Amino acid sequence: MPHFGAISAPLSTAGAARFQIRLHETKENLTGNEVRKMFLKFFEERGHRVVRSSSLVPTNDPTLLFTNAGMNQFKDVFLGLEQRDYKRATSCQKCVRAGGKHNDLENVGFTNRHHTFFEMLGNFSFGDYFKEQAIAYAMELVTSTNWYGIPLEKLYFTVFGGAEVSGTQLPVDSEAATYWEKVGAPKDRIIAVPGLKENFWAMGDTGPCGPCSEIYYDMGAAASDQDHADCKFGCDCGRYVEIWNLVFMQFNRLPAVTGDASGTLDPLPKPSVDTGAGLERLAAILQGKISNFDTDLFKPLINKAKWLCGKEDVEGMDTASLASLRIIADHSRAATFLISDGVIPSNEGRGYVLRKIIRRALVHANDLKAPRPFLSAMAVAVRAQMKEAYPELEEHTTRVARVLDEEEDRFTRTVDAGLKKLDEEIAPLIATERKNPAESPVLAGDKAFKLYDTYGLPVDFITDVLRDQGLRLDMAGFDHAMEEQRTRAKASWKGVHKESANPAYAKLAETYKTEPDFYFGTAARDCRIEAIVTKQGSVNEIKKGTEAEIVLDRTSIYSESGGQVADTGGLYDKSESLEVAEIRGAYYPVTGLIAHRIVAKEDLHVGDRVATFADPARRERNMRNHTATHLMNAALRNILGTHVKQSGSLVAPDHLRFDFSHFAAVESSEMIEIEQQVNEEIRKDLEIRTDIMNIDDALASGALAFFGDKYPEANVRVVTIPDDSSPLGFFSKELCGGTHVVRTGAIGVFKIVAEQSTAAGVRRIEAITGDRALAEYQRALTTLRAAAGMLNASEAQLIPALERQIEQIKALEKQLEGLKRKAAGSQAEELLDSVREIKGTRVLAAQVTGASRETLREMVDSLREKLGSGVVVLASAEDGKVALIAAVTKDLTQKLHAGKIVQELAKQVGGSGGGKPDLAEAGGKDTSAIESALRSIYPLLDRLL
RNA sequence: GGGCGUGUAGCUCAGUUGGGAGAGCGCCUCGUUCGCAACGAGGAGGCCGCCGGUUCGAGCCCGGCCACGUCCA
Repeated sequence: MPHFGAISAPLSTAGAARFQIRLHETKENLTGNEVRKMFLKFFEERGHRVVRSSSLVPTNDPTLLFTNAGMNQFKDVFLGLEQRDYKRATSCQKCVRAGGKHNDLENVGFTNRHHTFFEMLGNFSFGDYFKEQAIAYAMELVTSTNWYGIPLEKLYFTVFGGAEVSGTQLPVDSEAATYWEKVGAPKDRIIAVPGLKENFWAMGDTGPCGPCSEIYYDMGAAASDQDHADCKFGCDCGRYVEIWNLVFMQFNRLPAVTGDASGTLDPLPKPSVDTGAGLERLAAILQGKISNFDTDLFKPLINKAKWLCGKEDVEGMDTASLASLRIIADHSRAATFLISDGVIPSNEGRGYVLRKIIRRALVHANDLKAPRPFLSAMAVAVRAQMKEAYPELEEHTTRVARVLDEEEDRFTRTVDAGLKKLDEEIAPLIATERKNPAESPVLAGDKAFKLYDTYGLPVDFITDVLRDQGLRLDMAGFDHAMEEQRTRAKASWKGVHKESANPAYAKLAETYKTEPDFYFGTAARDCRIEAIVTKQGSVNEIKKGTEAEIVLDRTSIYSESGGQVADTGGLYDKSESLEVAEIRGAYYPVTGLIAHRIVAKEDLHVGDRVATFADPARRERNMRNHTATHLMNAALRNILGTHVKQSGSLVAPDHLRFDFSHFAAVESSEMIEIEQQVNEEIRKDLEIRTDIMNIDDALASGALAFFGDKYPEANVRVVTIPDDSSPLGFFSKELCGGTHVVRTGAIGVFKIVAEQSTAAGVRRIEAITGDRALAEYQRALTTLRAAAGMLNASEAQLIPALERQIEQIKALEKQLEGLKRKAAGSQAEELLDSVREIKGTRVLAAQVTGASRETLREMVDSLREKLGSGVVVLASAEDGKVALIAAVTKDLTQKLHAGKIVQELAKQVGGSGGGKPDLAEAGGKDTSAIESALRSIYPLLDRLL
């Protein structure tokens, strides 16, 4: 990790002074909020729909960690998979780039323009206007004195300079160049950049792609990180800054056909436009600042951090502290927004990235001696700054503070434990340094890595402590250990392979689609067998007794989806009197196509007319549990908060399981409240409504979506449980393809049976309903009655009666222990009579009856004490085994070892043993040899003494 | 998904080739005090995470599982 040294160039004292220089005079000094508003207003006036920023957690895209561009939410529109009622849109999108492919985390704070959280302004054309119009808009907004009014002489324009794409040689985008010239760009300021890296954009290996065109701004020599006095455009020293990227989606790249090395490039019938301009950069330019951190978007945050840390003097601030302030400002924004969008710190995925951001901010807060709690105080400043544009921030105020404080506490605990370990690690190093002060000892890289890897101690803390102690860290060794960790993780990842659907289905899906009839009942008549698939692939017929999968044109068998398990049932002939196959389940091998897992009871052929019957009792149970799941989801959000988001679900006939994001265990009082609320809705016997609508309208109406699921673009199914007494007019509304009861009353009763954690920040609740819940109550009550009966108590008195019993048992146990001790004591007294002397040492060897190891130990203890000086050996038979114990008084342990003695004796009873010099135990199997073994102690000691 | 680490009294933790479950803080009772803090004396409180194996004997060794922490992906 590059440390503060890396920032010396851009943040030198001379550099700090330069921040005050105004780069140019604009018409007015626009605030960041005004820059954002003006952008949206410009495009709104030109027929664009102003679309709200989507969540930082991408909805339908599991490949993407966080939303990182304005076009993310329009991806399906560009792909033609989704229709909207507008063709022009504009947005200001919140974005995070940290972790994953675009990772700016390490750079933040040390440069002028890297952020983990930033806002991207953009305008979009979905098959409407194209290059000419997009370029004209961009030029007008940027240069017109009615708008941003940036002087033309500060700007450069790049266009795609040609390259080979999938085997096709694409020429220079002279079209774009012409349009720039037409709107006033000087010819010598239009630069063609060849290659795919800078000015060609693609959504993926296939799909839409096309050339880009970018606007650059010349910040002047003062902005050069390398103190260039007179470098030309194209220099990457920081002087020339990209402010707006226009993407022209012009082609559709098709998948490579087998045998052909590359896919082909087809022109899109309706070319589209996607643009992106970083708000922070625009604000910096319009406010005449070189660094984004000097704009009014960051200044209030930096000042707040400074104020919190009691560091008012800007002048005397060193470069490291400046960088820390910038990092804190940036990370506070990222953390506040991520938590508001439902991300919770954890040890994997998105949550882990958030944790890293928070902890990195805390490391720098620590450098500045920040007070605690720190980040929740910063979140207040973030909210004040951003709530106008993102009103949702205010909804989550208390939760954001709570999550941040909790994570801060957790981090403190981790660091404290880590520092303790570090002290243990460096103690010997300090000792050697004392002996030989000339050389400074080195902490081995692998040891430091272990502190970081296992105990989570940040490297900065390690280096700080070492520096204070005059020690060095073996950084190369540390990096090496880190590299090994990476390769291990990567190697294990390769083992995962995605099971792809039987290729037969992909082909079928082009021709057929299964009509889902399961919403209307459990029977579907006059269905046609469209395909039969076995392990060998698609076949025309199967014999009786064969296991196979079949595809029908319609079916009443619910197919596993959205957590609800599949129906089981039977496949009947046309007359519905003969069961021709058992249906064991059904699933979607590809979208829209249902495969039934069957075992044939008769011969089956493609084209046969059949009927499907689902098991009605099983279906009924599934429906109850599914509707109950919706009720519980709503109740969880009502009681725990709207941060509760479904992260998994199982709807089975015998129970339901629901995973959701929540930062703590659900308390029993909350659990009771949840049960009560759900059961109340059940008793209201509400009629459930299902509507088909497009996804936008559904989400706009407040329907919840499960992000792990993929929803169709247009006709989504919305399941509503209405409730007039609820402020929203409904109790629950969710996007859902499952089957539900007609009225909530059918659920009967809802009971939670388990609550646990599945991962950090994720809780799991299991519950039962209807007949299953009744059975559970009956079983529990039967047990309770039986228990009460055994104690001769009423059910209400069961607990106090049990408490009394336990108390009594304890008292008796204690009494018994006392008696045993007494008995052992008196037995010991008698044994004292059998003491013999061997060469002046007193020896006591005896067999004790009915003594456990515990009592043997106690006896041997008291005997040793009474003897004053000598050897005690006791033996006893217990459960057919021999227990031996030997004790030697302290004054004799130099000459005699109890362990050795007991070992000798144990051999004779078919066992072994050992122990400490003063006390040893052994065991054996031959109880008949106890006597002789005990007698052998005397000659043995005679030898040893 | 993979690696490393940790689960012992209410809390923080110690427990050394496998052989008597401990400390500090907290809690209760008594004493001292007008009372509190402090102090003194006594006491309660443990399936040593769970399951299996090795062993005469496992908190300790081996295997599996669970929970938590942490890093990598």
